[in-house]
Amino acid sequence: MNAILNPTPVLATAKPRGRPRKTLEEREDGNRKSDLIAAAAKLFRQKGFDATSTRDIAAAVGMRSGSPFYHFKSKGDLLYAVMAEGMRSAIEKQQITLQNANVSLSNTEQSRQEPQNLLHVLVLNHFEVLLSPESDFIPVMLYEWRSLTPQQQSTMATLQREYEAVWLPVLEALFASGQLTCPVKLARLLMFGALNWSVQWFDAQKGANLDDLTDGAMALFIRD
Amino acid sequence: MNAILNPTPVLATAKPRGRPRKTLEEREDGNRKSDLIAAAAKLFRQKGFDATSTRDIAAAVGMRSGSPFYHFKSKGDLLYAVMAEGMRSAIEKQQITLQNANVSLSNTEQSRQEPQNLLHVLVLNHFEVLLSPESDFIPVMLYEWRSLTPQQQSTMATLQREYEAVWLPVLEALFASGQLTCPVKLARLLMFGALNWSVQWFDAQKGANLDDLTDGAMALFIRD
DNA sequence: TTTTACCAAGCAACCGCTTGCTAAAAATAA
DNA sequence: TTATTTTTAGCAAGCGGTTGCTTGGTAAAA
Repeated sequence: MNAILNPTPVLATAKPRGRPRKTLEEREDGNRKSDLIAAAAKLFRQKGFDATSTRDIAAAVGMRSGSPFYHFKSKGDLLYAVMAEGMRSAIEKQQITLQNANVSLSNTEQSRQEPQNLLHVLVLNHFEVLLSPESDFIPVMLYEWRSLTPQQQSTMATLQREYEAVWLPVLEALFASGQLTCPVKLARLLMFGALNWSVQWFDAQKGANLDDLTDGAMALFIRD
Repeated sequence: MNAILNPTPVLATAKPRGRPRKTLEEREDGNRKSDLIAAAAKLFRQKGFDATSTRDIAAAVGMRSGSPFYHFKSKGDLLYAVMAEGMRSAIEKQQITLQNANVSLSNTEQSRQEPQNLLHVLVLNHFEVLLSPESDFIPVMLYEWRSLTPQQQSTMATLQREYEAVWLPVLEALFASGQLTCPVKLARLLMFGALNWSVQWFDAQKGANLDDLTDGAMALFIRD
């Protein structure tokens, strides 16, 4: 055995190689996994999934190139985690918003305006989900889902249906009352298009405000 | 000079290496450049810009891996050519459609319905541009423009403004008549979002028809 | 004779991912 | 309490493959 051909490092008493590891305290309680998800989401959104290397992601959280594979078994799984987390939090936020709205609406009169107010709440919430500065999850989901495996795609589709399910009865009520004249299924597709596309042009810096956006969208879609 | 270390191929009287080249006739008049653009557009749309290799593109038109670089100096330039060609043909098609519409509209009464009919024509034409099966150019432009250089981006933005310029006076007329209640600039952003997003869900096979789509969109946006 | 439109070969850089290891923390046994 | 074992969270190195692109050449057409 030649030390040059076989440069296996010395055995039990070897000095620590490389940089010092962080202690658990410094590692802030083991949610390095969500650090990775957040960093990946940011980079995937900035540069796209294919143009982002696992080395980029590792560097963004201060790891070396191979370490992310301890937490996720592949780059694709990390993408899936980004999207699943995005949908999970979006669904959760929508449910909470809807509960609050039901409480405050049941205190007022139960007029035929209720579906309209409900849609207003849903649209505003959707803008918040899409455009709040800290969340890159949803835009990644909207634009990178080509890179998922078919199974992953179908689970994401299920989550998406869950999110959109709440909208359909509201749109049907508005269609029945004549405030919406486009067929409900098509209206849903076109409206989500209008809202989702805002991630392309909305600039959080330039002072645009989500309430005005919501009012504009409601004026475009609904007549009263 | 050793023949193994220096395997320069034989000189003047060498036999033709490799596969036979096509004659000019077979090459159908030298528009191999547009063949490359079309093949690249198709692949960029299917797999995305970063996931498409120049080898894929070469193979799609029956070339070897290095040959596309005779026609385009870089992969990025090929992407730009795809987008520029897409916008060029979209603008041309819109102008022709608009001229025909003006002729047939001037034969009927000049009522306050004219802007509405004009918008209908513009929307239908936009759906044709987006969704006609042979054109992958525009979807590529909508989803891959992150990969352009800043200069290329600003030229494309100019072309896009040219395309959208026609819409603004129409929307202003509809706003003035009360048929559109959303502020014009915001309405344009939301409407283009709704229309452009259709490339995500529209399935040409499944018999959906662009006229019905257009009627639905008009019903959603405009009241009469 | 020059130009056009390729092909064959290959280079340097980068890619996702694996392997072998280790130090610190946590769990368990004495 | 102390000693030992197991688990966790990485690091260092590198492998095989792919990438965009270049170079040197050449047959056919102009």
